[in-house]
Amino acid sequence: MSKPSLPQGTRDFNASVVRKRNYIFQTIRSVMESYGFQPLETPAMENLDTLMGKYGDEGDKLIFKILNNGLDNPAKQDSAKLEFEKILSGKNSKSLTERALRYDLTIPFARYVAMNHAQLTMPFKRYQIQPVWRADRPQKGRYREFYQCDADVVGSYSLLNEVELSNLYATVFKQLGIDVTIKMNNRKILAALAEICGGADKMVDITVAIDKLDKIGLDKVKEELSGRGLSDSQINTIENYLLIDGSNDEKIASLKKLIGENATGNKGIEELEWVLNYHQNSFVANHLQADFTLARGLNYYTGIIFEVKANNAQMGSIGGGGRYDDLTGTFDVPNIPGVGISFGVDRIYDVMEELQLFPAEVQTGTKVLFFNLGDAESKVAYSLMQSLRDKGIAAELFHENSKFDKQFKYADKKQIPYAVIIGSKELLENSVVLKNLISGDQQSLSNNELLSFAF
RNA sequence: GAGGGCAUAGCUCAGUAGGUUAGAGCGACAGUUUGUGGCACUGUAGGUCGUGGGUUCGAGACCCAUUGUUCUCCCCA
Repeated sequence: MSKPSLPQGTRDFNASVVRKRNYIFQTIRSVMESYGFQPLETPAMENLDTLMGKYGDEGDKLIFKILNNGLDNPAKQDSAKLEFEKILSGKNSKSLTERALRYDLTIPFARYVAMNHAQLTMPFKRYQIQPVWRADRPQKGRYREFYQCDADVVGSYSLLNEVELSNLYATVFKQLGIDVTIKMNNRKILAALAEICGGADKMVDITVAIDKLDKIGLDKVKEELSGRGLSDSQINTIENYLLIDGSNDEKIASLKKLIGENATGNKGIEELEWVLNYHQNSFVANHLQADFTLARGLNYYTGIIFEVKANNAQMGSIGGGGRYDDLTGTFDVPNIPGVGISFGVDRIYDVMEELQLFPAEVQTGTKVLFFNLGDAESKVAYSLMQSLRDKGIAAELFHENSKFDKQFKYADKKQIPYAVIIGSKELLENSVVLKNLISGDQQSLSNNELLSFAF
């Protein structure tokens, strides 16, 4: 047996990391629950048919496929070989791979809604926190297995959903202690820009280019637009659009001038203003920023789009989302619109680590270590320990009668803050020595006093 | 899908122009006379230098291949 190792792009999480991650998950979960979202979990694997063709050509390649079982059945060997030829020529073969690992949470959710829409109470609000898998080449901050954390409302056109979701973002990050800017734009505004610049068919080219603005800068975006066949005057219009600056009100005023009479554009602006105004007297308003350079790569968005950035950290977006018209059309259930957001848990973790935002109490595991100083002594210790455990206090009894030295070192390494020492003397007196391992102070307590001690 | 870097003890790494028995720190374990830890000191264990070829009198070092890993681009979270 060679050295054990992890599959590429996967990670083990040790106790300390799991505790911190759970802190993030629990914060998000509790806020989502308080907004009336319901949990949903779907299987790690889906039928390949469910996933193929939903993520574009690039995405399809990154789906982890699962090899069918039983291919070594001698009766099937000839057909298996034949089918394998298909795979080699880039096609899929249902008789070789019928299933695949979940690539994101949105398509499984859409599949779920398509299967159950008749039973669901609309609007249906669900949240989902589960791992997804991609056969991507891993690099910094990108893994083959990672968690997504989504909340969606489907079956409603109301902008109140956008208001709630932006509020949800602001609440979660406030609770986590991360100062954020929630950027908002509207795909209708981008659509209007495309119409003004010579045609709705240019919409995808324009949004893909604009989406890169942060990364590559204005000049490169102009180059890219030119490469995609836009004229100088069209690019000039887009440049003017991208340069719009100022407060939210000032930006909207400038945009209105640029958009003019365009109906789609004005609808987009109106929606944006509606959401912004709704938050007017709330703490959310301080975090909301109209940002017309926000595009989002995904093309299924049709209305308001979001992206969240941490203000005090060098980090890309830590959340994003938006409105889409037709979640389940691909599963032959039309007319179910929705709006959703997602949290980038790994990045949130990195930001919180960088800014040291994890509360210290997230780390504590065992609170009390009972020393083991012999059979009779440890029996008393064991029963006292169980009483503490019943009260919800995490406690351990050292596994064998060892020297003090060893038992102290164990407590030290596990960062256990209290030691309870019961030796022959204490055994006779029905008492214990309780030692605070951080301060070094110790006191003698009766057994009953120990049980009512405030750890 | 395209292109770089790295691979030596459990971990982090050093190994100078190829030259005897491959090193350090941390960690682990044991001890410094068994009821008070973190420190310090002493000692012990642990490596066929990722794998397979090649060059050479001689390879951890140079060349080729292979596997793993990491980073960048594409794309995305």
